[in-house]
Amino acid sequence: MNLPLHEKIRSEIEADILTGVRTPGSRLPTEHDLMQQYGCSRMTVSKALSALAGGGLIERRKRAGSFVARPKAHSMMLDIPDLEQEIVQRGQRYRFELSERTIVPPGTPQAREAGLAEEGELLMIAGVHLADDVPLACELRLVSLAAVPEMAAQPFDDDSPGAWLLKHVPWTEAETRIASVAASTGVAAQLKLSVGAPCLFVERRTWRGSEGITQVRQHFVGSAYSLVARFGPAKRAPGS
Amino acid sequence: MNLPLHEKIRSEIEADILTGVRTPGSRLPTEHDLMQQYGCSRMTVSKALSALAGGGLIERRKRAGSFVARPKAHSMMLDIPDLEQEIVQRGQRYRFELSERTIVPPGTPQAREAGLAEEGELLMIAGVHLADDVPLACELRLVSLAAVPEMAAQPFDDDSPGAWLLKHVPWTEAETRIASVAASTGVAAQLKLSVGAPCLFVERRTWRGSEGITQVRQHFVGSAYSLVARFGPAKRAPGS
DNA sequence: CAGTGGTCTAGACCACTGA
DNA sequence: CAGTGGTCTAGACCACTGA
Repeated sequence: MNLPLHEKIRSEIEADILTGVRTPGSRLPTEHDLMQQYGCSRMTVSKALSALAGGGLIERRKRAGSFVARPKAHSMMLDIPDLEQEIVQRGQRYRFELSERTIVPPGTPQAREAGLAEEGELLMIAGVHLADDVPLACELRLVSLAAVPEMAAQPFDDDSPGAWLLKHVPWTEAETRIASVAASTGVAAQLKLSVGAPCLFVERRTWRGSEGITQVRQHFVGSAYSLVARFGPAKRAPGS
Repeated sequence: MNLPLHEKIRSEIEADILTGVRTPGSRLPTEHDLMQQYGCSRMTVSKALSALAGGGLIERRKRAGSFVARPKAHSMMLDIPDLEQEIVQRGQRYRFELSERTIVPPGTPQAREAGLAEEGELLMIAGVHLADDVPLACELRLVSLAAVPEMAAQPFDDDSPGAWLLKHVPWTEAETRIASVAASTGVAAQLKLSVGAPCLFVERRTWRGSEGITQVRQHFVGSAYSLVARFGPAKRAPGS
């Protein structure tokens, strides 16, 4: 139990909230009260309360004080793991099979729809992710060559384009849409499913600043893949 | 531009990272350097750098300094909106139709699987969420009456159990699994789909502290519903 | 072993806002 | 208008760890 003091204060108040000792809407002691209670300076108390406020557990209002927050339609953390890493962790062998690779000229409706640079060529890549040589997902990806010129020279005979991008191109914003769709003829053929089989459809677009980097559409075999999202209180300090 | 100084420092460094002026792996000035550069105290610099580290944009290492982080398989924020709210925002009318409501005795395999209290009755609720009287999703929910005794007295003739729980029971942890499945006979009947039609399947369990509150399994009409997750840099200060 | 970040102090002035 | 949180200062001691 060698926690910093601000961490100790934070976790004690957190525990009070989680166990119901402090109920939603109730007022916390003021920073001044907590200073005296813990015999520390106001900065230390403030750091603890700011962390709780950042985690959504409390709300701070000037003149009024700090209050236990009422639970909301929380956002949850969705892990978007690297597919290769996930397959290897399952104890399976990963392979990416490239099936198509084309340069798309600038200004096509396709590029505009993807939200990528309108003034530059795009690289279009299609392929299948295999686990022990069984198709798990297929993807169709567009990459802005204006943003990532090095991409044009990559072979992708074994490494997936997604993994390469993750390693080499810093991105700062991303949006993912998740849906359930029936396998089209093309998807069914790639994934060796029957047409109409349920697939988890994931569409992701990433940006660096305001510049679009890539858009990818993935179809996962519905019976073999799921995503997990979690919400929990602020990370516990190690050993707590 | 009336930002606090620590916020100004943070956003300037953030901008340098996003625009590529500072590249992944490169070293930032030390806290001491930044103190002099901005003419402020170390606490102020530290606050800015801590915020960047919390957002995953930089990594701080003792003795070595602070470095621009290399992009990782970031987690994304998944909005789990209240279904009623979402339907109303689409301009449609929301209704929850209760189809079943049973008390499940303690100790059944069902309860154990749901991870709910083994020593207490569970309330089982089934129903359909309708948008303009068209089924959008069906759900099967188990609620621990040990954790939420008031639940037994609720009618749920109009309000959904999920919305009621959200309003009345603070929860602190949740886990959601998302998959794509084919509609079973029962699901197809409730959603007025053909058997085998793709459905977005969402299973969520919530806890208060270590006490299980509820488990819910929802099937969404695949063609009518999708989820969106986002990742972005730390929230911008208002007006920045 | 020296430089770096982690934490903390004991103050200060201020903006905001609800009693 | 007084109490609250937001911010900031100018120091301090310490733990860690890579040059």
